[in-house]
Amino acid sequence: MPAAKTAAPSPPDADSCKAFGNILDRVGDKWTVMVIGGLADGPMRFNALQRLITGVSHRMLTLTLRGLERDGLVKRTPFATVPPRVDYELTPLGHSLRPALEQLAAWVGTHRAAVEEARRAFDRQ
Amino acid sequence: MPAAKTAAPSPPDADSCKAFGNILDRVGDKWTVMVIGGLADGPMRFNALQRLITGVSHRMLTLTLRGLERDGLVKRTPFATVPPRVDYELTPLGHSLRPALEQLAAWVGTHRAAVEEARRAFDRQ
DNA sequence: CAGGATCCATTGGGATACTG
DNA sequence: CAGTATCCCAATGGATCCTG
Repeated sequence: MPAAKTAAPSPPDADSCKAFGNILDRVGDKWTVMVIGGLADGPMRFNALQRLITGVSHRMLTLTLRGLERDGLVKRTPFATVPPRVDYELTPLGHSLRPALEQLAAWVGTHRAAVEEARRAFDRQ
Repeated sequence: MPAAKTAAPSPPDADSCKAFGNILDRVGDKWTVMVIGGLADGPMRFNALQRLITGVSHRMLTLTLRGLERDGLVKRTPFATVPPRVDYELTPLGHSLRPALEQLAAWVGTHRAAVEEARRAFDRQ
């Protein structure tokens, strides 16, 4: 997704398009959505998240959380105990994203069957 | 986030989680979002779309449109003219997805600066 | 013009092992 | 427990050439 170096053509959105895709790549990422969903109701520890999110690997969860932290959507709080413990929670910015994601989730819930049916129909021929 | 509601580790979401991620992978994909945005106001031809969506390659646009067609979100209409012409347009199902995507787009518009600032702050240390 | 098909570099992401 | 590092294969996606 390293966006194009396309010479700047005229359209006014050439560059907002890039910025847009940039943010969207983070925000629309599968694990990102899952993590934000998981943190919706409050802080969670790393392992709790991993157990909650079926199928995420240790590595991917780490990377996803790093990305979210970098983007200011998630706050990381390490405790100096032993064994170590780290809590993750949504920042206000992270919370502000929830309605949009929930609407998306609702759409999937409502139309998932239709999509799956369309796929079957399409594949049948 | 299968159940996105409660952090309660309810067991039975292993598989809805997968289905969910499945649809989300299509729907949250960068080019998919762009294409739906491009088709929001009516049918468009292949090349028009490619010109509109900065940075998409011929191949990726083809694949994205195929995927959307398969999922029943986009309707493909070939004309038997020469040179050939193909129109793409959103189906009702495709249109039903717009509000959700527009809300996401609105979020990006509103918070893009904040995210970029967060990134700079994070990278600075 | 639309869209296969092929080639190929790059990346993503799982598995595993190690550290504080 | 949380996080890092390494290995390594599979998928991704751009470039290019070919067809109706």
